[in-house]
Parts: sequence; C-alpha cells; structure tokens
Amino acid sequence: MSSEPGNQLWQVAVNAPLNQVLTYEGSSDLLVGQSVIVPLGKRKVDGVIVGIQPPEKSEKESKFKIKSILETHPERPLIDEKKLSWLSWIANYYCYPLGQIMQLSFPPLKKKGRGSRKKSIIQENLSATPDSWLPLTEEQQKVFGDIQASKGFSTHLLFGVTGSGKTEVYLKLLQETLNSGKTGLVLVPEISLTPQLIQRFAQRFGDQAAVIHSQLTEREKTDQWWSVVDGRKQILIGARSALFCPIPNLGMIVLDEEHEPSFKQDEKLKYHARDAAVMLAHKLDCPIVLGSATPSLESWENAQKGRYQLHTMSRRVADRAMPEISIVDLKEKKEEDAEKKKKNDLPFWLSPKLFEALKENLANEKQAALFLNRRGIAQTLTCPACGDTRECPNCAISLTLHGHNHLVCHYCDYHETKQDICSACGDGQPEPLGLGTERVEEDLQKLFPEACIARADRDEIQSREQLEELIERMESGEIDFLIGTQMIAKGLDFPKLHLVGLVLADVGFHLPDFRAGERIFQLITQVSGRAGRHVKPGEAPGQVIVQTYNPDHPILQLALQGDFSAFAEYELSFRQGLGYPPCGRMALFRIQAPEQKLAQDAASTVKLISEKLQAKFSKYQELKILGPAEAPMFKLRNQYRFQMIIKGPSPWELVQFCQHISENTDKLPKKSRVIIDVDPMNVL
DNA sequence: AGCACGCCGACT
DNA sequence: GTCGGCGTGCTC
Repeated sequence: MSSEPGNQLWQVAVNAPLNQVLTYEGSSDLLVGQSVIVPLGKRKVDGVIVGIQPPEKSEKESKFKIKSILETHPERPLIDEKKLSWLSWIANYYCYPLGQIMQLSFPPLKKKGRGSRKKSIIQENLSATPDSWLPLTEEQQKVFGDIQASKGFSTHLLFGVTGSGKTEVYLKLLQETLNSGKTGLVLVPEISLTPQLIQRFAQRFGDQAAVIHSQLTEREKTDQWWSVVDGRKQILIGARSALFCPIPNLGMIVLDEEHEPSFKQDEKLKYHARDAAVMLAHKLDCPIVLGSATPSLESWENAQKGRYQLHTMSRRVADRAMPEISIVDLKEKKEEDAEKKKKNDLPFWLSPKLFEALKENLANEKQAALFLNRRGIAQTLTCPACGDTRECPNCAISLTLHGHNHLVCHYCDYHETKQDICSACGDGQPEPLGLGTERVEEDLQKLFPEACIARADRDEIQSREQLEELIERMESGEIDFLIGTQMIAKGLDFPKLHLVGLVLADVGFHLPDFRAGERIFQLITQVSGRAGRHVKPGEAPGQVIVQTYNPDHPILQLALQGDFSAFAEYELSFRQGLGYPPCGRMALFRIQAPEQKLAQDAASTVKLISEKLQAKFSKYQELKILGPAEAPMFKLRNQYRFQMIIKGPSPWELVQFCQHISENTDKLPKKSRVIIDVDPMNVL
C-alpha cells in the first residue's frame, strides 16, 4: 500500500448487458485488469477495470452521479493487457457486452481453501503412469519440425487423414512447449472429450494436465481452473470455454477437429472458438495448430492465401488400408433390385447391397454401424424418381416446405407453389423426406431378430455415463449393430467396427444451409474413418456404404475418391459465385417477438434502419441485405422469429455495420429483440 | 441480467 | 382498501 492513496476515476466493464464501460471512483492504487465489485443501480455486480477515465471527459458526463468501487476481488488474477485487448476484440467483433465476456475468464465458484480432497475421476486418469513415447513417423517428424521451427505467432493448418496420427504431433509439440518452460492449451469439441482422449494425454503428461468440460461440477471446474492458473498444471485440455481461462505463460494452442461446427457457440456470446483462438495466439505472439482430416473451407482458404501454413499428412500410421467406399443408388430403377427388395421384404431405406453386407458382417461376428443424420426440422421435397430437390433461384439453397404446398427460401424469402409433378424429370411426385433412427432400429430388429442392436441419438444417450456405457458395450463386442446420428460419427474409435452404412446421405444435402455440401463431405469422410481403423496388414479393409437418391452428385463422387482438395475447389467456386463464406463474410440478424405481427413489424424496422445506414455511409455500399424472411424455426419458445442475412466482401465493414445496427436497435417496438450473429454457422 | 416502479385484477 | 401479477426501463 502506498502512503498517500488518492482517488481517481476508473472505467469498469460491469457484468451487465451494457454496451459501454461505466465510470467509478476508486483508489489510485488499483490497477487496470483488476476484478472489482461495484454498485449498479440497487445491486452489486462484478466488473473488471479496463482503463483510466480521462479527466476532461468526466466533466460533461454529469448525467450520472459517480459511485465508488466497493471492493476488489483479491483472489481473482489480473487480466493482463494482452488478454484485455483480446477480450475487447471479441466484444467488438461479436457485438457483445465486454463486461459479460470478462466474467467468462473466471471460475464459477470461490477458490477452495487448502485441505485434502479426494481426486476426481479425471485426476485419477491423469495420474496414470506416463508411458513411453512412440517414435514419430517420417511424415509426423517433418510436420513437427516445420511447426517447431516457426517462432512467435503463426497459424498452422494440419491437414491429416484420419489415422495419420495428428495427436502424436500435438503431444510432441506440447512436450516441447513444456520443455521451454511454457504452458499449452488444447481445445477439442465437447463430444470428443471422451475418456479415450483424456487417457491418451494422461499417459503422456501424467499429472501435468488439467481438463475442463461441461459435465464437470462447478466445484470440479473451479479446482481444475485454479490448478492451471496457479501454475500447478501446465496443460489445459478443454472444450471451447477453456479458451477464456487466463493461463499464465501460454506458449502453444492446439485446436483439434478444427472444422467442427460446435466450436461456434450458438447462444449468448456467439463466438467461434477457432477464430478467437487464432486471435488470442496473435495477441500473445505464440503458435497455434488447427488440425482436421476435413478442414473447414474457411481455414482451407486461409491456407491457400498463405495466412495459415498448410501441413499435410496423407498416410495412415502402420500403413493401414483406407476403407472401401461404395455408393448405392436408392432409386428403384433396376427391376432386379426391386425384386430382391420384395423377396427379403426390405424397407424402402435399405438397399439389397447394404442388407447383404449387414448379413455377412453379422455372420462374421464383426460390428456394423448405421448413420442417419436426421436433423430435419426443415422439410424439403425430394423427387423419388430423379432425386431432384427444388432450390431457390437466388440463393442456391433448398426450398423449405411450409404447410402442404408452399415452398419458401429462408435466406431471401422467395416463394413458390409446390408442383405435383417434379419439374426436373416431369415424372415423379416430390415428397418430403422422412426417416428417423427409431424407424431404422425397428425395421432392422425385424430383419435380424437375433442381432443385438443399440441406438445412439439425443433421445437415447443423454449423459456422459450413458455414452461411456455404450462405448463399453461396443468395445466388448456385445453390440452387433449400432444405429446413430452424428453423435457417434465423431471421435469414437471402435476396434471391431468393420462396416459403416450411411443410410440416407440426401438428408444432409437438402438442409436449407449453404454449408450442406461441406457437411456431407465431412460426414462421409469422418464416418469412413470409423470403419476398419485397426485392420492389420493382410486383413480385409473396412467397408463404407453410402445410400443416396443422388449417386451422381459431384460431392459424393469427390467423397468417394477421398479427394479433399478437389472438393474444396468445387465448393469454393460455388461459394464464390454467391459471395458465401469464405469468399465473403456474412452476419445474421434474428428478430423475434412474442407475436407474429410484432416480429414482422420489428423486422421491417430493422430492414429500414439497415437501408438508411447503407444509404448514409458509403463504406456499407457493398453489403447485401437479404430478407427479412421467416426463420426456419419460425416459432420457437413462444417467440416468432424472422431473420435477415447481411453479406459483405470482407469482415471490416460487415462488423462495423453490425455494431452500428446494435447501437440503433435499442428502441425497437416493445417486446421485440434483435440478436446479431457474426459468422453464423447455423442459420436455423 | 437484476431490481424497482407502476398500473391492473382478486382478495380480506 | 391492499397484495401481487409482470410489462417497462435503467443502471456510472
């Protein structure tokens, strides 16, 4: 404490939905970055000091009576200048109050007093004896060396086929980071934080690693958080929220499965952990590694443009064979197929080829998995004769069925009436696609009464324990057929899984989402990676069967060849034409209100404000404002929802525009709200 | 986000 | 008469 601590004015970002910092009086001993408690209205809230209030400014701000900072948070660490600058970037870029973002940097509970406590399951896992290091393959060694050689900030895109051993490279890089006295952060999608992955890190780093994920209790999260912040642990593994942990002395960030859409948070602060992590690495001047077998086109484009360094690993370790992928046409064109189907009494979704493969697999006592990505809130019409789906002429997005005969585009609000006869082939009658995992399970059990069938989807598997139990039953070989949604397509590694079937690839194609093609390519690639991961040389390779009504679709053909760069080229040229990311940026405004009329009016108001802004500022000239249109989920939790899409050539004017809008939409019609999503991943 | 203020209907 | 519902508005 200094001898003469005078008072001065501080700028504080408070934990409230305010778009500005507030001014408080406090001791001049305080520091920027310090956590404080301040009075706000009639209550006390947390806040962080973000700056000194310039004295000349305070004179005219006499509108408020300046209050005093009540106390400091003695145990919360200082947020240093770099971190502060990063948090401010997030607040600006994603149009979200800084004070609320700051609070993500702190654990949910108070620090625990000393005293013995029993180890959590994770910690027990992490205390396993370190095992020996595997020697890197030539390819791994090269990538490791190249990344290692770069100093300071650099973004590395590690593009490695499934089974090429990306994790081994991460482990080695992290070890080097620890050796140089720095700490490391590993971000993975929540779904892949399975014991399998944690075990792997545990074996290498023993008790040097902490893990944070959403299923921990608040106490556990708090303890893990402190173990890193105190410096007792040097590596933090976690889902996207771990990014906000103020890890001291961070020297390396690894973000695995870089393409996973779950890195984008869909509620509250709609940040993308990958993009925020790259920005953090930039601010901290440290390297970041993004890994994937199917990079997002955003990252791929960044690599092509030289903003990211591309490292490719194209060989599976131990030269394990890639699985055989085949595509089956579900259209019942061939007489013999129809006959076969009839003979075995097969349901419409099961082709004779997949049926035979399942039968053979069961006879050989191997496991099979069937995937069906039924995320179908949005219904699209598909012609059973030619497989055509009606698309919006402006947006190249599937039209969505409303009522019985109304087709609507959710990007621009184009409307048309349903035709009874398919306009593409003039023959079939388009029908909504409807099929779910439950139906698949039911049908399959009838066909294979003796088989042990398990289902994995949101309805069936709700907790981590249930997932772990399922994994165990798969590993023990008890389950013959596993039926599931994407849930099981990712991250899981089942040694005895030999056959993988994608029941209906088309479901993915026809989501009203410009990334539908990318998702389906990723899905096929990821799913293929599950089959025959552990075949030994000489054994038959894993088998993948993709069923579809569109066997000739270029994306399926490219997935079949496993040619990512050809796929990227194809997809990028499509996006270029319409200015979709990464060939341009977009933002989504969701306008909602408890009554349809209110929401409609509010949407029109926002549109009007947008057009006025655009007319007034020339920098917004190149932005394209689409909509408002009804959101795909028009009514949700008693709110009626409209959306507008803003497209622009680069992020700068787009983000400025979003900020501008958020400043001007405070006084919308009562009860209505605008929610801004910059770089949306999910337009539903 | 909270928390208060205020303006309506149902109760002692 | 007042208790309490939640719609509306403000916070240095």
